[in-house]
Amino acid sequence: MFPSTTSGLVMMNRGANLVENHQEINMDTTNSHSSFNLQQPSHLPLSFSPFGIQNNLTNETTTCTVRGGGDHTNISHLRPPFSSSLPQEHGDHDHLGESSAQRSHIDLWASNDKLGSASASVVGVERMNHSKSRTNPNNNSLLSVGGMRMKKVKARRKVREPRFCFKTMSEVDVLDDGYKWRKYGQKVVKNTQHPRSYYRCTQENCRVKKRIERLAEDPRMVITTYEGRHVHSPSHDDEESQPSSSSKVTLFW
DNA sequence: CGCGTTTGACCGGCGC
DNA sequence: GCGCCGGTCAAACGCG
Repeated sequence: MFPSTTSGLVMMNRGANLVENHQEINMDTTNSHSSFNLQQPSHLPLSFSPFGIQNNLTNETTTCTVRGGGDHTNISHLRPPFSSSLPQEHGDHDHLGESSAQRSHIDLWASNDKLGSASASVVGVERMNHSKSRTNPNNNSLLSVGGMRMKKVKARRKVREPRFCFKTMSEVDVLDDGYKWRKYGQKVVKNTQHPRSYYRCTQENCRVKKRIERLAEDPRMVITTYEGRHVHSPSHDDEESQPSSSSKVTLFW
């Protein structure tokens, strides 16, 4: 399902912005030893699971230290390794106008909003109208009657799992985040020319989902939206997913 | 044969 | 109430 991971690289712009629910955090990476802070709002019980930035507490500041130097900066303590699958052939990047192997860009934001709305908005997350998401526990397990097709109507979740979104400049849609995903749907959303793909974690009892779509304004940008939390480790072996000094996410600033 | 993808249909939320 | 739209389902299909 995943395209073969050829590099294990995540590449970011110099000075990439972390965006978390209307909050924009500038990442000053001018020094070889840089750091950025994530001020987590109290209403966001999120965990940056794809990157292993675990902070489910409120009003805490999670500091991620970026160490390394030069153009290749390693974030060695993030796990699991978050690796894109960028083609390594230089020619593949030519049409981008700039080599994505040299420059890429990730924005992060998060939300526990009701519905996903990974719209074309580059910065921030739309606050969905939560007041309308009334939870009705009795409205479950209905069967469609008289339809052309008898299908189980599962209790649709009225309350969404915490969501975690980020934007990546990549030629490949599906980023290798260490988990195994199964595609269960694809939809062309309005005002976009690129379809949105829906993936579910293949692990049993794990209900994590993710959506992948390309930014309308900039098709080079891939918006990945995670929903829910994994109840298991990445499918990779631990020693693979546990970054060591030699296996890690590499960032280009 | 098992697993993953594709794709059209269905369902529910939401705005008007 | 109606229609639009996003999200999900599941049969069909493809591939190893």
